[in-house]
Amino acid sequence: MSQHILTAVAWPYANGPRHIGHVSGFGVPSDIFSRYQRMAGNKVLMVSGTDEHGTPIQVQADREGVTARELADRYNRVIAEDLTSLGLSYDLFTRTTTANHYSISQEIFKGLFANGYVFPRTTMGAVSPTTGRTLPDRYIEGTCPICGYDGARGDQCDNCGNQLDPIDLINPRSRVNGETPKFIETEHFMLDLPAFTEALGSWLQGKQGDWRPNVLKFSLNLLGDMQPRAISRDLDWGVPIPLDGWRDRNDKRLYVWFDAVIGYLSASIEWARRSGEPDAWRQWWQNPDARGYYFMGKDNIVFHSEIWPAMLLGYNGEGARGGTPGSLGKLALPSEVVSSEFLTMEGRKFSSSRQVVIYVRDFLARYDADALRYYIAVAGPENQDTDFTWSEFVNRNNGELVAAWGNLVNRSISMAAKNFGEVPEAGELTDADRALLARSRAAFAAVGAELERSRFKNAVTEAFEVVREANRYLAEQEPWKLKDDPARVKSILHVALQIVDDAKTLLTPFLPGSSNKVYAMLGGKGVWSGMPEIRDVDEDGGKPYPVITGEYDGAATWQSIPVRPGTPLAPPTPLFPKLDSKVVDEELARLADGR
RNA sequence: GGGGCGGUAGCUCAGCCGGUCAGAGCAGCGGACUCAUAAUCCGUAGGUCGUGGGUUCAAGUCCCACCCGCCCUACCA
Repeated sequence: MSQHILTAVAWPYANGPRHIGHVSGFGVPSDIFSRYQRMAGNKVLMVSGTDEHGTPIQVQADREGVTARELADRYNRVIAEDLTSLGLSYDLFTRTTTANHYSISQEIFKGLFANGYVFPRTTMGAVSPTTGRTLPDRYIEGTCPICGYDGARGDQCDNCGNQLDPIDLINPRSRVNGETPKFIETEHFMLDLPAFTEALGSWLQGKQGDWRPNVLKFSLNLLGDMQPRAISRDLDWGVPIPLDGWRDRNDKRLYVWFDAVIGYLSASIEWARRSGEPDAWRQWWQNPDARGYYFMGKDNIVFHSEIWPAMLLGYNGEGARGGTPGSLGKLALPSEVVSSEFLTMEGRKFSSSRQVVIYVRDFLARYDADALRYYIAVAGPENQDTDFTWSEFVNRNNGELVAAWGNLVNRSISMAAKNFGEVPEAGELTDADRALLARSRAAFAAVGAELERSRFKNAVTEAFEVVREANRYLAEQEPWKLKDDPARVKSILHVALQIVDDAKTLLTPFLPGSSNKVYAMLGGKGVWSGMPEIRDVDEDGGKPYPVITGEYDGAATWQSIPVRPGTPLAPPTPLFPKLDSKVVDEELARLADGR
């Protein structure tokens, strides 16, 4: 039975290139999941984009003497290239600065407003006296009123650890330009989160036993103290507020987090329009059988398990104040929130500013995308923070990808090509033959079950067991010693090639690039598992921008496909390059240099 | 300060509701083999499961306290 699966992937903030910690949290896991779901016959819509509004981008743009839009343009393209080169199979990776996104964000705001879940409130806030823009707490520093430390941030003192209110700082100053912030009364719109406490509570209770327990526990706990949350800022970079008297104001915009989470919906709608069926998105958002899986790092849980669901409930008219659905109709809440822990780097936190960082593009300039994907799948931060080390990377690559899987492909195809030049016919099968074939077929259900639960580590380990079994099988059968029994050699190699073919299918979600190679080596025609590409598109004659998209309806399906005897085989070339152990030292030196 | 998560063999990590859970993969040691990118296969692991208490017939597995690390704490996104 084919199901509609929405894979909603966290939106990277467009203030720099992505590092491998970012893609280990939201990128690779969401792609493994989506590729599997497509192979299993489901209709996947995988969407994301760059998140481009907000103060940090404005500040960085000012610093560089460019406009916020120019900075966002630059990093939107850089990030799209990072994600494409990793083979992440987005149906649409767009951005938050499109006219479509503006209009959908405004529609959600209006729906919430009409149902009474958004209200204005005058608050005290810091702004820059020269620009009039909101100055977020952490852009303010001064002397801590508690311990007297001079470098305290507006939200917290790094010295004594106390939480602060910026208005209490002694000699407050802006970290952007050193000026003294002005504390003014300013009117903002608030999202009435307390009105959703009950609705969110019963929704979350229904996820018991389904979600990862840490996400659920964390989310339920937050319900105890829901407060209204501001959804607008004093800023000119963002989505205008769609109400009379506000629409044309140049100093008020929707707060970036509010428009960013709406991206999942607006990107789905943009995808549908580009696909020529403008209403197609409704299959993923309004069909009761559809499921929505959201992928993110642990720092983003609250937005996906609390705030975005609250926004959807409010738009649907399902909070404490009731109401009616907005013009788009009722929208579905997340089915599952899949969050990752953090990847650290040689024992330290990733930090671009402190040069503790490995950028995706630098990594992929020197190593295979599948090597990184494999590392993240097998040793990534799925259940707890995990540490990336170069020596572990080299070990995994050489010991598992090259020595176990690459070698199995190589030895099997090599023997068959050398002796027969084609996939040989199997004769009568022995118990050992049948046992291995059965083991491999059974793996589809086992690995699939793990993937459906987003247990990627278990899944890839299970798939690799088949590879190890096959190497064991060849060692036991010793076809190279059976020169006087060609019929038996044919059977053994037939079985071995069948397992190679099965394993390439099982590994496709994790290692799509190399599985495509194995598919071709075994005589497969056309595309096995599609890869993403960047296309420049425009919107109503507007400025072109890059999106990631692709055709992913390849031949790949989640089942054992019999190899065809007689298929010509050429001597194989190695699937993965073996890495010299010197790269560990080279990379560590690079880190020390800050290169 | 409050909340959440984690601290398991040299390394990176699995261990859901308590009772073959003390594990896997690397690395190490010994052996076999040669089809294959010196790859593969077999054998070999005595780690007080962060510390100290408690519950239980039985606790990495539940409870409490403490130590360490990470995340959130709603004006970073």
